[in-house]
Amino acid sequence: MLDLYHLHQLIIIAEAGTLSKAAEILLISQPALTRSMKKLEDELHVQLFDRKKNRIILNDNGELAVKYAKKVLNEADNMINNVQLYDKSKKTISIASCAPAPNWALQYIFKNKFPEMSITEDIVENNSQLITALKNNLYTVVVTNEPIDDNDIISYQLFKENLYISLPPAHPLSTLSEITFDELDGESILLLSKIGFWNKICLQNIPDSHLLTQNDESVFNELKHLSTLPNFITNITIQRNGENDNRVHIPISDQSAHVEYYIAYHKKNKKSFGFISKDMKNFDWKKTIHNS
Amino acid sequence: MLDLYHLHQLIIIAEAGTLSKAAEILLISQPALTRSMKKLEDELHVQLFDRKKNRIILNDNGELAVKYAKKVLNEADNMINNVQLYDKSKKTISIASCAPAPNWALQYIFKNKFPEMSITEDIVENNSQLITALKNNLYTVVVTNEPIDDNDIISYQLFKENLYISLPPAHPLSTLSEITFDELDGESILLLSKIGFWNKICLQNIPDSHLLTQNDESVFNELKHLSTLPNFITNITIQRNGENDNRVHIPISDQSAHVEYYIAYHKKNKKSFGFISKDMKNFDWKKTIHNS
DNA sequence: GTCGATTACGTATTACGTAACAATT
DNA sequence: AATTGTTACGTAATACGTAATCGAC
Repeated sequence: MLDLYHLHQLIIIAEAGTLSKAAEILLISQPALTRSMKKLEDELHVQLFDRKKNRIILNDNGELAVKYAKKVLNEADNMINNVQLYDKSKKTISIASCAPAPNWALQYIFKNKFPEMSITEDIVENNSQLITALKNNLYTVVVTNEPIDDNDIISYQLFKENLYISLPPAHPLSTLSEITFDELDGESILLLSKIGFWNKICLQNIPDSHLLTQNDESVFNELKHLSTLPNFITNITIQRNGENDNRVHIPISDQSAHVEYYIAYHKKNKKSFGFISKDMKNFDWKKTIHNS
Repeated sequence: MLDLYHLHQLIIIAEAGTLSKAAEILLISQPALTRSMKKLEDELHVQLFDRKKNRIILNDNGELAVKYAKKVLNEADNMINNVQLYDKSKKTISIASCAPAPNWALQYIFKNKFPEMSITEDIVENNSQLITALKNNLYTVVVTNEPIDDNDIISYQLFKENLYISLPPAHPLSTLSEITFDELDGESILLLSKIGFWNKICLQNIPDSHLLTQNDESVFNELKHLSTLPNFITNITIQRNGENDNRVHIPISDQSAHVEYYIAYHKKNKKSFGFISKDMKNFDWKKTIHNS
């Protein structure tokens, strides 16, 4: 039976040109390589090299064998990767959501319910991308901002999120009881990155605003306190991070500032994940803050 | 690095159901199998079995691994076969012809010109099959009964073959100086099998004849002498086997009883095979009889 | 003289089978 | 009691590196 290591050695020899160089690369001695290739030729019953006194050159058979060897090793790699991936997928809950808030909740909920599982989270803006990824088992659970109608998938509402603008009391707009995107457009606004579909909402509704995007959440929170720049908050982030006495929160009245999140997962997971809707009732968002 | 033998063992275990049965099939001890599978799991960093005290069962990972193992072993088999095939093809001249006579000649000619090569011969009735097979390098040289017009292929006439009927002098038709298929139709005729396109000629032109087909050429030749049955011969077989004093040879006058053979091979072989046309001139067919 | 490949040889690793054991049916 | 899988252990196969050899540049 072929030895995959011999095939690997063959490929390295083809690349290196000589046995000695290949042996250096492979961290073995030249004699060992000589013997390996003899063995391989024995196994195949085919001469792979033209041997001169102190030179060994791949012949036509050898060139062909190299091509096939790569295919075989590829297939073997493939096996390892896919089996490992499959194994890992069974030990991992992978979440993806169109916005960060659902991830905060689900991360916390799953971590407590399935402490032995590892949990990954992604943000994917597009709802249909989320669904196809769910169907392809790239994610265990996804969260969209519209209900999903699909025979294989369970989808129900998790919670609502409403957008506010947070302003310093001295800001000219701070006296309003509610506000529209149109009224905000043009303001410089502090923004957190990786906010999923909210990003598109901003670009569409306040195209003339200068958006100061910040990657790091803790830096973002510091800037919020230290600067007088307006920034977006929601009913969720207020519960999560608490109120800020130096700020005024003004609800945004546009339709697109009000979102409903829908969780979606395969029906086969109904029993395992059915508890989520109950856990989301009166959910304590403060728990979702990571203390680092 | 994976061990292909371990993959093979895994597959056998999946088929056999238990380690002990698999060990019997593989002609090794159970402990050896236990260790092999432990190694394989180590290599993959993945559990492949659910282990109970005296029972070992493939888990989901294992089932998946079996599928991939089959793919890997297939690829390895593929490598062996194709490399061996390629090697052999370089040491073999494979001939195919629409009738046996050209094979007799080419077999002899190649054997003398390239004594180190091994030579195979086939009979393929259909001309276009012959050409596609030649183009796919399944054959080195083919012989058709019509000239081939193709840019990559050299094709020229080798020789002609004319059909005769061989009759005992007492036969009612034996006085004719020439004869047609129509006149022959209905006669019982002794026939050699594996005669290529001649077979179709017979079926089309003497559909009412009873054809007594004989596989073995030497048996056929004996029957020819011992029986009084008519049998077909040609200008070639007469030269090859000599005349038979007890028989009358009457040429068949139909157009389809006269054939011209055309050899065809790749242009890249022009230099190696150019000599053939010369060798075929005044070819001594007696040489082509195999003395067994 | 240096470099590259092979051969010879002693050693270290590895892989195997037997035997003993544990647990299930 | 018979079957199945694992562990322990001594042995046999093997694969390796070092050293020596032979040619080529």
